[in-house]
Amino acid sequence: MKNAKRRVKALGKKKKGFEVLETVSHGGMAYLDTLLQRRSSLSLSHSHFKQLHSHLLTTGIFHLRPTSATKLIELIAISPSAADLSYALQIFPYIQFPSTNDWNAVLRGLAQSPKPTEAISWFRTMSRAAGARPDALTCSFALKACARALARNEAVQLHSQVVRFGFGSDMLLKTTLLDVYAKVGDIDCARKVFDEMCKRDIASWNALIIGLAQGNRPNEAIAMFNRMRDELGGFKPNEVTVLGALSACSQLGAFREGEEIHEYILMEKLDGNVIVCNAVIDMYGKCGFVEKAYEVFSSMKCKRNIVTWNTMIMAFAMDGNARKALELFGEMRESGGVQPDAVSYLGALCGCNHGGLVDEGVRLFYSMVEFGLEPNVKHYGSVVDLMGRAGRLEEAYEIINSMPTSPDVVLWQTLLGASKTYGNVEMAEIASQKLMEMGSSSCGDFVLLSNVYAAHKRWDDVGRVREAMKKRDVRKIPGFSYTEVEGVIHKFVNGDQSHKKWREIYGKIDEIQLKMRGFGYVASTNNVLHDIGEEEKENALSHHSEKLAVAFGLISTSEGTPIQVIKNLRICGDCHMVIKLISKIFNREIIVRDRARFHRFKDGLCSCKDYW
DNA sequence: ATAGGGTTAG
Repeated sequence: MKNAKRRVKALGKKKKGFEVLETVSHGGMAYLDTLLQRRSSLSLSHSHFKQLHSHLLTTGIFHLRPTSATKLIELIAISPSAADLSYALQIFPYIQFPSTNDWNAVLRGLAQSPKPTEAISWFRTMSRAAGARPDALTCSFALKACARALARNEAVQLHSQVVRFGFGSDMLLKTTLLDVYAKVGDIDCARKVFDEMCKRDIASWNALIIGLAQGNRPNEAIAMFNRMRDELGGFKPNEVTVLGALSACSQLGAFREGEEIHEYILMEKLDGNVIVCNAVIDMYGKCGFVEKAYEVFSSMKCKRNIVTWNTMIMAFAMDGNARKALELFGEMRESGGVQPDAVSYLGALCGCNHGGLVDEGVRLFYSMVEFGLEPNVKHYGSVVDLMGRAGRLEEAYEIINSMPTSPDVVLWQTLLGASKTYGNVEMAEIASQKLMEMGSSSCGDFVLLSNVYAAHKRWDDVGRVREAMKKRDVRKIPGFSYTEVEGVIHKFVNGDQSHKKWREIYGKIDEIQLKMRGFGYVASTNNVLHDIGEEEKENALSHHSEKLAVAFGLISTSEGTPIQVIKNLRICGDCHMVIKLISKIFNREIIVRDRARFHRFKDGLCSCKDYW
């Protein structure tokens, strides 16, 4: 008997589900208990459950011991397979008087499954069922399901139910609620829950900071982090807190804040955690300090993982340093003992893209398949961009057509952009046709096509595009830029007049334009829709958010200080040219991180060599 | 021994 138990344990450890089952079938209840107690370390397949179930039925254990049914359900509920879950739902009716635990076990399983909405329906079924009494755990699981299903309305409903059930003062549930609100994108509600909490713990702080960082409110995330760190008698930020704060810094390009957090990490010895180190590397990379990122990467105390390598590769790629990106890509396997994955390939491809290594990139793309990895839409995006920039439009088009999955909007936009660059009307028409079929309402798509026609003086077609635009509710993604001055992040949107010093900023732009004319500058207005006058076009361009940010940097920092700008979209041709000139005329180093990469402007030149 | 938080991506 003892031996048999030991055997079950040993097999369980080795994850030999089937052998365990055999032993149990020939044993009895004692073995069964051992098995169920060790359930989390087992890996049992769907058929194992079925066998176990029939065993329970034939031996009568199922009816004699209702706990066995419960345990079976629990066992199934923690396993990730959807088939097992549906099986759990099948046997659930056999439980005569399901306890709260039984309901919860299934709810938990569903909440963790790929279909969290089913957990929400399950919760509704439970609420209606006679004799079922939801407890705090029930609510917790259901809330988690809402978070995963991004179901805001359900979360609000659940919130009121939580209060009605009398769990309104449960600390953990409040934190869960906070987290759910943050995850479904309702940061204001999350803050409200946070502010209403009379007692807070480190988690509640973390949930809010992470929620803010991931909810596009990085400024507030950093403010909360500082408040938490400095609050008297407060909680010390831990690994998870610094991750939220670092992610916010990466988004904002807030290197001073980021550096402070790095110092805090070293002081509190949080750098033994790989994930924290990865986030630090990412932060320095995204703030434009690749060397610092590499320094951290090289001197890590803990073991690097695949994400560490990928983050570093991507940091070099973003900086346009294809050589270093590819070098690391090779090194990770040789000396790092880590096999490159799909993200590593993407990083290396991205490096080739920004470094202009067309053939190398294409080769890499095909070698990926040989390596046994399936390219996803982002790899296709990268390689189409790569070919498009090199003018290999037909090839890019063929690649899109060869995709096993259906191409998305971004791919056609990339092809359209390349067609515009090379003035290829045919390809531009194909790409726009696809975009229209997909219901594009992005202003840029129409502008590009219209510009291709305009370049060929096909004015009828230009008019046709404009008509189509009117019919559709065309939206422009608002462009914005950040820049940091004396530790304060300033945000600008296109044509912004909300900044305290906007008059000075606009005055500086006028001055810049005047000076630039002396250098023979003419605004490159061909990125603007051709339905406004030339002067208006120039104005529309001259107040792009990155220009405002640079102008603000010029008036608020001393000569010689580098200006750093983070932009959410790709930099436009005119801004690129203007900033090059500014770097020469005002003798300033200007670093712009756009959606795709870093541009370092110095002495009238850019590190991207005008290839982006 | 069942409840909350985490890193890379066109």
